[in-house]
Amino acid sequence: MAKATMAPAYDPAAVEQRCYQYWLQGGYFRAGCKVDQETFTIVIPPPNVTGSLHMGHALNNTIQDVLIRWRRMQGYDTLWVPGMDHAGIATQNVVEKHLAEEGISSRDLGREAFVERVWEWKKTYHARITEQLQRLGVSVDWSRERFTLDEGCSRAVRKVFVDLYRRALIYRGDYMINWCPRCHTALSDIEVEHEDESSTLTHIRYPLTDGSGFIIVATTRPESMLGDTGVAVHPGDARYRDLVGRTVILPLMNREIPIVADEYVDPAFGSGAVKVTPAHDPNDLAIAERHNLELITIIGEDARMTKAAGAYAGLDRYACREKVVEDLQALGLVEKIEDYSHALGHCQRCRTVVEPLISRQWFVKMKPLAEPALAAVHKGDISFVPSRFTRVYYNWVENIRDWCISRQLWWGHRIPAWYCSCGEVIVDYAEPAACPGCGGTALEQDPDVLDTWFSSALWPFSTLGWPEETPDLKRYYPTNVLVTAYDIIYFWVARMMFMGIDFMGEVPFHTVYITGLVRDAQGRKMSKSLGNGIDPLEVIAGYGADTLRFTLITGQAPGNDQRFRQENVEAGRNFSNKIWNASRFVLMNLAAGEEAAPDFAPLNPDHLPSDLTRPDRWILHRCAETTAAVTGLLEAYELGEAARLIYEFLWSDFCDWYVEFSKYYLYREGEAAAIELDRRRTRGVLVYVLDTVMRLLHPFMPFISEEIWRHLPHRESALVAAAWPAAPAHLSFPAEAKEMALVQEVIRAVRNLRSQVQLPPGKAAPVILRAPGQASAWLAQERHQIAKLCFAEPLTVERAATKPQQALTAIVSEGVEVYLPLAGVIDLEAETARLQKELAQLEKELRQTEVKLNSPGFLAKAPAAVVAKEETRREEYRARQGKLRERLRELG
RNA sequence: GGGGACGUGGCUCAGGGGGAGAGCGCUUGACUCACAUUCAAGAGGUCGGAGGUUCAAAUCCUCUCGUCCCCACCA
Repeated sequence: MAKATMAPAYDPAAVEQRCYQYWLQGGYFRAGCKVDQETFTIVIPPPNVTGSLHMGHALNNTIQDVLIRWRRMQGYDTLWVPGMDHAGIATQNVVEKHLAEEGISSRDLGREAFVERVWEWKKTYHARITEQLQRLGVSVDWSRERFTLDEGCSRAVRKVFVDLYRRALIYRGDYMINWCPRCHTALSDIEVEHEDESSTLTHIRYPLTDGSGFIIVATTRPESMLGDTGVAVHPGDARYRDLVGRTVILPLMNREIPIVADEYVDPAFGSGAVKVTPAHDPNDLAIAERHNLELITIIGEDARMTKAAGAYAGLDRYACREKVVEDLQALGLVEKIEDYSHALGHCQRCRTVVEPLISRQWFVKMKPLAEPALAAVHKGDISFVPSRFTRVYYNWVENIRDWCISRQLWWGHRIPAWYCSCGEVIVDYAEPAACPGCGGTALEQDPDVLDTWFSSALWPFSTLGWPEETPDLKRYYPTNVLVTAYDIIYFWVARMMFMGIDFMGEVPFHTVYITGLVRDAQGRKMSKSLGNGIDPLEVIAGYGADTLRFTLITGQAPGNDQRFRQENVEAGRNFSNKIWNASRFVLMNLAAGEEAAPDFAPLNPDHLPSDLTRPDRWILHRCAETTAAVTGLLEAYELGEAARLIYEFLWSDFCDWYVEFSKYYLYREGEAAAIELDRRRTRGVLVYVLDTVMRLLHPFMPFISEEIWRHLPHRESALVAAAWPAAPAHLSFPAEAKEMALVQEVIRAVRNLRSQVQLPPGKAAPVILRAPGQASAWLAQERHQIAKLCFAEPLTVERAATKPQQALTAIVSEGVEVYLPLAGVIDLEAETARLQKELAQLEKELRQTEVKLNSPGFLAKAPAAVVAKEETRREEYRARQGKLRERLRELG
């Protein structure tokens, strides 16, 4: 399996497709193979079959994949259920638009033929989305894939509908609903999006019937006056007290309508009198119900005026508005027209202004379903990450209203209700043979379909086989975590909770991880109409799936929006390149010859070699530290932070330092047996660390890590199924970590001094280190590393080395003095100035520390560890101060 | 009218009670045997403003200014 040579650059395109097939063929994504293990389950938020996946999907699925891959490596029996949503209204709209381009109207086509066409569409986009998901690398269990409109899900929908109906939680009736005149269907409240629009407030004079004057009403919808059946004023409004109970003649219609008093009216707004149009405004309807006012429907489902609008019948609502105002003006009944801005409801899918209409629809009674779901969150059975979304959820659920679920569409779950000519309504799981009332067989099924979110609400259990008591349902419900963006908490998350708790008796998931939205580089929402969307597939094609995944994950903080920027993608690409080359370095050094297979096992952490060097112990320490931190961050759903830690460890610690340290042992010359020992040990550490990093990295960047893994010498067959690393306590070497920190500090100091005089790297220069006590021993032991990494030749490390006069100086930790003796090259004045500046800065910090340590409050109340740290800092500063002063004296 | 988020180096953003970080950009130097998709050194911020809590505030609280989002049937 392992190969010695790796291409000089990582080519994602060559690796990814093959790698995904390798995982599929190995059956690694399939759940149920670890029957004795705890389960970890996620159901995918089913993408709509309307089109292709966007960046939000890429983020969302990457997060889920990270969690699933991580838990799988931890040994859980993981199940990630894939599937898609039929997306009723959205898909119907898209297909209709598509057909319209061919000159075909869905009405001409007829229901059956149209639905057939939508299934064809579904087939195409199902394949496309599947391809996209696979390209992204999702480790879903394809054998369990579901579709909201498949047989099982449909059975679940019917079961829930019928059962809720029988419990009187689903009812049918004539109520005011939101109607989209373009989609020609009812909508639920949350499918209506309110947007402020500039409009006008028209003040109209309604003549009193007795001819004694006018009452003025203000409206944003003058055309609706044609359906007015009353005028309302506030009962306490002195201006109108005498008018209550009298009548006005409705202009244009010449209908006599009453003036009523109602608390709803705000006397401070407009004229303080409201025209009442009960059939076209929910508030007016409420007023009408309180005062027994008539309902007159003057706007139809096509947003045109009905016959009841008399002379205006047939006019579009906006054309009618103009005409009504014109006619009123001609009659001298318009008092004034003011500019006015107010919120108008728009159809979520087509942006058309919705029309409130009274219509016969099906509804779900929500309160009884919502209460247990509210309690579940209060009790902590479900928690939101980040927790602030709990309040968003409460806010909606506490004020929940009944849900209009019927849609006048063709694409979706047909409502399981049949009507008999005798008036009987039959709601049942399957089509009834005959009417139980009259025995008639001429039954007609309700032509409407259900809101697409009705089936989505059942997703966590319908996908596991419900209503059958399947083994999957028993084993994997409830699921562990739901990952979704904040924009569908109401549409989906809350409703899943309602249905899950009600029908399963248990919450559908324990954690709801809320993501933000992926925006464009300017912070705008990515949208088709703006044309600013970035296709995830294009990024994958250009940079690889791992780069896309890493970019999205690191750009993300739970619940916060992120901007998708090209620069970040490039940073991700660079990281991929770094990973690849670090691995190449390790692999190249394992092989005995160019084509030979590597024969070095990684170091066994349970049997550490006794000759581990200080750099070895340091990198093992950092590796264990990183492993523990990454695991902790994943447990806290801090995926972005976890990925950043891996990045930092791999790039800064491993590549920038350890790989450089390792070169000394790999390439040094000397006695053969000793060299062989050095090399063997170093290779062991290199492989161990690389191996561990690949495991840590795998959930985030599965392709490149799997590909590198393929080249590593190991026994486990595939990284996807390898064990998540532990951070054993015996790999903790805090002392060596501290000692190496000093070595690094010294190297940095020398490099800094060299750059002061623009010494090019590679050009050797002498370095003298004066170090007290133990520090001197550590540095002496690492002299080869220091010499190599800062081109020190010769390097002197002594407790009391002779101080050179002509030298650049740096004072670092532990009282270590660093000298770069360069007789003749140094501008002593500049050097003195530089040191003085440094001293001034140091003394400033020293004073701050001393102020703290002189404060009785600090000494009495701060934790001992903090005080001790501050004391150490003071000693450190004082030591440096002394040495700097001394050096300045020497320089004169 | 409610609710929430954000305001941190030039840009985009992490972080979050004990002397601030990253990526990109910028300056300087290097084609050093894994990588120029790189390496090394550096400049750059009183963490929006005011007050409070605390021994200690960028971090918690209150107010304030500014940006944005969600919910809401004032015509």
